[in-house]
Amino acid sequence: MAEWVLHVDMDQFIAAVEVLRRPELIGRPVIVGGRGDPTERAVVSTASYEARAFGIGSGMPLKIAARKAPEDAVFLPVDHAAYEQASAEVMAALRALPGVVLEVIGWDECFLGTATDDPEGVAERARAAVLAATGLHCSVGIGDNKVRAKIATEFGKPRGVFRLTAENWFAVMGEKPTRDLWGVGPKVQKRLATHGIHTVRELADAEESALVAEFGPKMGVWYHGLGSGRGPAVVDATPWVARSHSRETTYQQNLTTAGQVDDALRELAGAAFDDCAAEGRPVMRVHLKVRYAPFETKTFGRKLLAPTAERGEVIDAALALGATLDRSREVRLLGVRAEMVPPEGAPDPVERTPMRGRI
DNA sequence: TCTGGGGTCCTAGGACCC
DNA sequence: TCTGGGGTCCTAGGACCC
Repeated sequence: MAEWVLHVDMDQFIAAVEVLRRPELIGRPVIVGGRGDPTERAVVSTASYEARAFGIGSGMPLKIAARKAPEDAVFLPVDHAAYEQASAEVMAALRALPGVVLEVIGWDECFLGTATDDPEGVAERARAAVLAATGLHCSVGIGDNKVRAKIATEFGKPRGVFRLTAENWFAVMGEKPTRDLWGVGPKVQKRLATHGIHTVRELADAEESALVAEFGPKMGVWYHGLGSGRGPAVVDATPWVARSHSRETTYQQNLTTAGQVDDALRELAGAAFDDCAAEGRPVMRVHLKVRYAPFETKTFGRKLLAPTAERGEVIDAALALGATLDRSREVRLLGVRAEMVPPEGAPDPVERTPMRGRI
């Protein structure tokens, strides 16, 4: 029997959870984001397929979405607890399938590793199990590694299954833009284009040395392999361990005084520390993120702490970093990230694959 | 026209040490 | 006037994903 990687991805997950508990919304454009108030500074988390038909999509400012939305559209606030609950039910249903190893990679997606001669059969059983347990629909990508399985899912959506392997990789993906590859964003797409690389096949055919010169020893090799659909194939059920926690807030009114900024930093740093403490993990570093008005984001700095900093020390470190902010500018967003001491037995960083966390 | 909040990992370059 | 090479630690910033 052959080893397969299946990628399970929920269809319009957040919107589907909301519609499931409000059957009267079936068939209506549903937009979930922020506090559900389209006049506020916030973005769309998920839009239902009905809303997508009007050009509304994830990441779009709610104000823009409101302009595009028809009269009967519904704006709803984000309800993390509800999605976490639904996510846990989905994962439990999949974990109960016979002969599968499950690796969670997000709220609404996971990899399944399985040995079978009928991967489509496993995929359909996975879809049926999720639907029966939760009433939610999903799509499944089948691959001979994680990269191909993940990309395959897009061709299966919605409510479908698609297989992508070394055999059909170039037939399916060869002429697609590099941006369609998982891990290639707009910046990398542009840098590739300066080397005359526009399509997946051109990436596969490129000189690896040229990519290493452009992107460095790890990412250069990684991108080159991505062109051929190469990637890791091991599905790892080890529970994910967070390396850091952060709290950030976009303020409806920009912060203008040092006092406002300090109050915000105390609150955010305290909350970030508490998230780490809830796991019993000591905090090691503090990072600051600031977005000045109108829209310039900076990762501001970081400060090394003793590896067992107290709550007050973490807050003081954040305040010290905050003191170096440009006081002449208004602040739209502040974020404090608390980096934790790695747990015993954590994998050595150099042994991790470059895209771990994304894969 | 207005752009969230939560994460991970990589690279470049300076400081410092031997 | 010409100023090594390698390693580690740290900061700063960039890119991407859900």
